[in-house]
Amino acid sequence: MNYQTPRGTYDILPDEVNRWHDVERVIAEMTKRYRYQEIRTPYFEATSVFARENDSSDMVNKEMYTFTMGSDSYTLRPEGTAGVIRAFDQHKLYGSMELPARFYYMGAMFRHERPQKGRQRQFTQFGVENIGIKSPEMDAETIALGYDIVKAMGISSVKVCINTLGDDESRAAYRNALKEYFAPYLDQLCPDCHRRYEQNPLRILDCKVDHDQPFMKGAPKLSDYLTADAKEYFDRVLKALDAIGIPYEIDERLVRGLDYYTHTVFEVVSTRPDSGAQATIFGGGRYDHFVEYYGGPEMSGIGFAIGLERLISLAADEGYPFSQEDGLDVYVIGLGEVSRNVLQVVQQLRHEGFVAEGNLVSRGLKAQFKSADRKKAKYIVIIGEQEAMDGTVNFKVAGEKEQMTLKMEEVSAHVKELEKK
RNA sequence: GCGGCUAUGGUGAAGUUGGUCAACACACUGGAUUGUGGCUCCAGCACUCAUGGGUUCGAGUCCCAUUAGUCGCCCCA
Repeated sequence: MNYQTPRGTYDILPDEVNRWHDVERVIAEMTKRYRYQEIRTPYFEATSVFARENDSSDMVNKEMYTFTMGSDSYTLRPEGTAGVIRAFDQHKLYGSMELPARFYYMGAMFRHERPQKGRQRQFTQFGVENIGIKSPEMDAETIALGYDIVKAMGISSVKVCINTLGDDESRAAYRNALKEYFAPYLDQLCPDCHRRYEQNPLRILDCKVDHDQPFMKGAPKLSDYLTADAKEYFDRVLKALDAIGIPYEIDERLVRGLDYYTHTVFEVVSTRPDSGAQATIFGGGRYDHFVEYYGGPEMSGIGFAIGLERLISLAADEGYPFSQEDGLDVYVIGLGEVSRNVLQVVQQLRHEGFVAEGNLVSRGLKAQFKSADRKKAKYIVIIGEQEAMDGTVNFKVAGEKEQMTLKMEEVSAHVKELEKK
């Protein structure tokens, strides 16, 4: 009674685990088509892997599970990209792999947030990183993979939001323009925005608190500060999306939570009214300097992450036909002191590849038939004390009245015969 | 980190202005059918109402705290 899962964590019980298997199957198929390879990195890393200098995001600053062992500080991973890039650099994969290197990962992430619909403290992400080649078409291709997975899960009420943060030059120019613009209004901004003003003024724009302030409307737009190159890059991304039939909306407010993004950023959100406040299914973007950060060469990459709990929940809302538990081939009923015979018959069947289960305790006949029905057994074997002495069993097809007597050792051969038809 | 709502058996849930039984349904177990099921009928199944305090002659029903769930803010997947 007093033992329970920690806040924001949950158990996946046997009758829901099939949903996870279904999603994992879809992901395995899609990543195969797109030629991504799985990579598995540790669930915790040195804290410095995640706590990057000058990072203003809440995720890094106040939501990490950090602990100390001896003099070392570790952190449960709050996201997947950092670990993958760290591994890419540590093993110098940029030298041994053909580029672009295409990785995918799947597993638990940990963020200390207040739980609510679609948000847990331990949650599962599937994500990809595509490293080493920078091309607008590749940005589109990456979005397409996530989009395909969402569609394959039967989720149709979605919209793709996309924006560009431009290159370094664009960002620097815009950053200065923003600081200049907001300087006179500084005392009217919320406390969070004061921090943002210093660390990452772009984020002031999507602040919900200050969203309605009159001076927000007049703020400079990033699109006005993009260099010609950055603008052209973004145009090509959009044209590529058009070419492969992915609808999108340009959202100039979209800046994303991680500070490492450059150029393209995107988010796919559910448009269902019941999806709650956490409607983002997946999000990601391009990063130009992340590979260098961990000691690798100058190399650009792009990736995204999908929240699988949200994906499954939305798929269920849209009526995705998750697979059901498989039935039994044979259920073996035992009456009296015949458990040993029951076990022998069950093992014989299992070794022939059938799904079999038997009653190994003293129970009433009716209850055992009920079990057989509930487990959706196709065939039923009944062993009473007389049969046990004779080395025989009664065999019947579930739902039919007739039954026949078989020798114990003939059961699996008989089932095999019936299954052929 | 902040705010709203909620907390009764294995499950879904009734519980009036605080005053003798904590309904009902499903599930489960047993029986009618002393060895043949999925229907029906009968019986059993919460010394207790998340936990800990308090108010009262008396609390599942009122108050406080804690814990958890849920929704929203923030943030994000």
